[in-house]
Amino acid sequence: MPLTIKGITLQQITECVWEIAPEKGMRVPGRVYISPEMLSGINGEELKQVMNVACLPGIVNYSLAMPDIHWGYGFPIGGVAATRVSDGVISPGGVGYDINCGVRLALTGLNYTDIQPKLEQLIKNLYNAIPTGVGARGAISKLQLNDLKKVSETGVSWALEQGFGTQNDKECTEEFGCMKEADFSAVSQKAKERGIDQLGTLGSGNHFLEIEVVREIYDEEIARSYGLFKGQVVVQIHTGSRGFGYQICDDFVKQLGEATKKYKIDLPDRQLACAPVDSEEGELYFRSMASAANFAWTNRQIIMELAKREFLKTLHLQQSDLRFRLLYDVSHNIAKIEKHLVDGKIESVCVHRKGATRAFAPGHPDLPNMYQLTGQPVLIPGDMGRYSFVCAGTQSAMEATFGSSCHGAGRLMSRSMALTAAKGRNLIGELREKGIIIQAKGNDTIAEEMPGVYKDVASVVDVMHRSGIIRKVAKLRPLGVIKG
DNA sequence: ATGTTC
Repeated sequence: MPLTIKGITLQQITECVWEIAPEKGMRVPGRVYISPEMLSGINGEELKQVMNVACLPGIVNYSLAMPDIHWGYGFPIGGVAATRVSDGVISPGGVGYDINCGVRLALTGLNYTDIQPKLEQLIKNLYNAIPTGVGARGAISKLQLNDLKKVSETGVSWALEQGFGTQNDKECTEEFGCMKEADFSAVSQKAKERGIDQLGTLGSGNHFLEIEVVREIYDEEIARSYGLFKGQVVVQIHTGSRGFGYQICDDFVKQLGEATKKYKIDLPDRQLACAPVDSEEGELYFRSMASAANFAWTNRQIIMELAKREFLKTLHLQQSDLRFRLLYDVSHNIAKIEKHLVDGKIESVCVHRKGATRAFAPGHPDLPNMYQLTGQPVLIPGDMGRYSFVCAGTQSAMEATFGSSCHGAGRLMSRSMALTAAKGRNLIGELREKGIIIQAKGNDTIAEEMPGVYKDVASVVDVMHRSGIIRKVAKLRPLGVIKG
């Protein structure tokens, strides 16, 4: 039975896949991955954005949305769109303001009972070691402009040269921690000024560092291969490219607005500002975006290394006892040139993932050897009071979603609604009763990010799992949180 | 998300 939301008709394809037929300028159908129950939370604005994206020149297969879809700048968050490199466009709105906002998960050899007595001290020390909040700066000694250039052009390799991490960290980072297309000379002076003292800082909003425990294993075989076991202490880091990436997005939203006119691209929404992938403007954006992506991977790398050092110091452990190791680092906001099947042919496309995670299948040539048999680890954070998930990419994802999955819970309540709902409540105390210790710069941030403002990430992940896009591997429960 | 409206 078709369903209509605000005049938009959705045809049910399978249990959790809904299609919007092409109309008024749409070049491809829209496809939304969502359960019938979750459709009640959809208001139509985000579906309109799925339809708008379907109008972009060169878009192939479908304009896709994951179950954590919600309204965003131009493109919906939770959106995936691929455009042909030969005659398609690239759009900053398809990546978002926090370029390469993403997540990494580091494993330890510890059981949660090993750290329980020192958890509070550990959180305190992590909070002191890692600058948090809007405008946070100065995690490491001041960078010279030439260092920032190396960060943005070589990514994680720069951090390794500085003694921040191991070769395994690079192996276990999407794109091996560096998009080679990055070009520092394409980045504005203003972005460079904002970025130069922000490396190794967490930022604000939904960004966090959490100490977590592996609570449940769903797939024993993949979990074993990933090195996950029940009761294990792990560290999850969620942050992005800070003011550096924000400024680059801001610069190019304006510049590509001009390019849209120059190339006479007809768009249903100005926020979809774009340029042909192979134009000078499109290429400048891509090279700048790649610079911000490399900054973000390096940022997470440095924060992880700072965290590792605090673990060693606070717990008085040797590296051989801590056995700290990066499982994987994924991007949630990025555009990549990849090869995918389009109309029965392998084609080079620009995959925009905005609030979506790459989820490559076993055997994909871009994965490191250690994940060739299992598929890529897909990291999906939930909220600070409940849980997060580790999943694995599948062949179905390659065929249906350009190798992509959901990226998180998705908001239920706006920031202002959250502040009202939190009035008079002792959120720190409520979390403590659940055994979760939080240290944050501002109480407002805790309120804006409290568990109830997010959907249950388990229901989001289940849609992807039931659709065969990813396989659930493990559930993680927070023990301690640091935030901006 | 963001020197949270150059």
